[in-house]
Amino acid sequence: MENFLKNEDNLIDMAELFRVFGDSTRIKILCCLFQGEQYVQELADQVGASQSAISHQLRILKQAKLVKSRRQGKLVGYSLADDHVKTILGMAKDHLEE
Amino acid sequence: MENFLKNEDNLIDMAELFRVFGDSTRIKILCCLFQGEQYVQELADQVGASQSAISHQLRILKQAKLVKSRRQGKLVGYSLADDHVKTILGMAKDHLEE
DNA sequence: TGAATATATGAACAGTTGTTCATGTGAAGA
DNA sequence: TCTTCACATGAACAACTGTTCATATATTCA
Repeated sequence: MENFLKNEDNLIDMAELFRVFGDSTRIKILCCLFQGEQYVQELADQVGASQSAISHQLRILKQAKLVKSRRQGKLVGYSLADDHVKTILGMAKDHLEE
Repeated sequence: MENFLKNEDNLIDMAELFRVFGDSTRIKILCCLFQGEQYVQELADQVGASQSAISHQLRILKQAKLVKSRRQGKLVGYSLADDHVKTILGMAKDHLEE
């Protein structure tokens, strides 16, 4: 780990990853996806943001490889890319609760 | 956990916490502190930023309860507030390495 | 093909963030 | 007390971010 962090590029990637988590709309989206795959409009309804806003944010989450998408006819379903997301949020929760 | 995230305030606090991690200067500072307590000027030298910049960032890290400080005469030593920091960075590393 | 629906995307704008520069504060020594 | 050193802080500014609005793309169905 100490070694990993000696590389400047790794530090920048890491900061970039955290920046993705650093927005409550995106956190809400991720939380919704804990339930499993969801369509864009479902996410918009649950999160309480416009379709456009959600779509923009999903793009960012996807670029960060935190979610993946799958077209289903007219709809596009999004789901968590792996289970690191849950672990990372869990750690943050622990910190906040102390 | 799902319950924790149903509270809007918790989501916002969480996003705020991640935003603190979302800057490479601050990540560098945290990494330096893995070695143990460091003075401000030491951090500035290692990170390669001005004393003022470091001082501003330390304030943000302190507000987020990620670091604590201790005056030692003219100097002020900073150290990690707890070991969640290491765990959180570790999770991020795992995600990036996949 | 044409209309309707679901999602994506670009431009623009307000709000936020990180740095620098100048200056303030607090402690140690002459 | 006066100076010096270490650090903190406020103002200002450029760069970045998230939303909205308008519009484009893609798919289905008549």
